[in-house]
Amino acid sequence: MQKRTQERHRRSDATKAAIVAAARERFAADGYERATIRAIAAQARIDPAMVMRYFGSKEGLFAAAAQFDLRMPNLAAVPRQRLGVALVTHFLERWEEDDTFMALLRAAATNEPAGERMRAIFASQVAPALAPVLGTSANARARAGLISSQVLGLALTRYVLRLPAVVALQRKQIVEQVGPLLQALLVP
Amino acid sequence: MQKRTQERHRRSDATKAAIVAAARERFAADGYERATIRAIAAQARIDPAMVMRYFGSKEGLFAAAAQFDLRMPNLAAVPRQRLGVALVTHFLERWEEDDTFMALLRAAATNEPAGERMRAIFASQVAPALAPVLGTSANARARAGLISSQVLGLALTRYVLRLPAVVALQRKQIVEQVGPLLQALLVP
DNA sequence: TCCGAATGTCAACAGATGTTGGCATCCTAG
DNA sequence: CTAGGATGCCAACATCTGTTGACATTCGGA
Repeated sequence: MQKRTQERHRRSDATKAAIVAAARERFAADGYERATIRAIAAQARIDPAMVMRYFGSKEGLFAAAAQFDLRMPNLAAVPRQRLGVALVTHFLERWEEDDTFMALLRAAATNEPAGERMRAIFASQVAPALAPVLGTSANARARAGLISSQVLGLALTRYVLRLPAVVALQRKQIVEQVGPLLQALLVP
Repeated sequence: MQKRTQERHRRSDATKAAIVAAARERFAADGYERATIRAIAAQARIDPAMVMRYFGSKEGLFAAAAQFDLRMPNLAAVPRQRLGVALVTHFLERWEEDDTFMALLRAAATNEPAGERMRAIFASQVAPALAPVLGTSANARARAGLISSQVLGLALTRYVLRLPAVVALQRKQIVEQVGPLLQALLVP
């Protein structure tokens, strides 16, 4: 057996993972303040004190649970004509894979650290990925912002507010309709 | 002097108004759960018990404070070419007039009754206003949904998440860039 | 096998929150 | 002028929240 200090599976890793998974679900469903540590612990079938031991505080737990990688594709490798469609498709898929993003979005509406995390994701993941396409023109930043606005509006109305008219849309419909709009912002 | 029962100003009307105004500010800034009755009462310079007397409960207060009329213009009277621009302009103005809408949006992310209210506004104000333009075609509902998605995305990123790239935009820039996108959804 | 660390449970605390009832004060109708 | 309702404040309640510390149990290396 290997030494612990050299990255062997600890038994607590499973517990931590269970807590994080439960946290994501609760945060995604209830938002930051209504997702209580007790509820999260109950769903993970452990004691609330464990959460404190492993994550220090509720905010620490959220920080761990809200780590999210958008896995932005390399847009330079996408045919110019299909950039818009590719973008919407990617976001829809990535969001529905797990509920980390929904947890982040719901929490960001009322919790400042969560909002900060959201802004960080824009700055460190979205903007750099769009840069090769938007170039360094004066309004590149503006267009990147509007693309995010568009895309987050979709997430908000479909998964958070659940506007029936948006929920009813098929994925294909969204791609067909929103794709060209993003395209117009990407390649004017 | 007139009888009270026949709609003369009661002294409590001023108090109620002060409470509602303070409630809107707190709900807009903090969301539903973090906006406490005590904080609202303190801002209105009255006792928390007054809130209960006049609005019954926190949810009752929110229901009163979150009443919002988008004052949608008659789009049939707008030149076809300018529909998109007219829409963005109207929303931007209406949002920034008072913070009722921000209170609603923030709260709707984590509070179910607030979400329901949001859906009701879509159904009773947005959809009917768009109907004369979108007609009754099969995908009219879909396009109405996507218009809302677009517009709410703007409100979310600019006022709630405060993405720097979106906050930095001038009103004119937004109108010029988003107007044509809405136009494409309104008159394909 | 045995000891110390890791893991987990339990009970409790302090503070905040929505809410309630009692009591003082003000205004106004009769 | 005066009684009764409207208006307001105060103190308290039950509950929930994040958080803490003490204690039990389990595990792994010597």
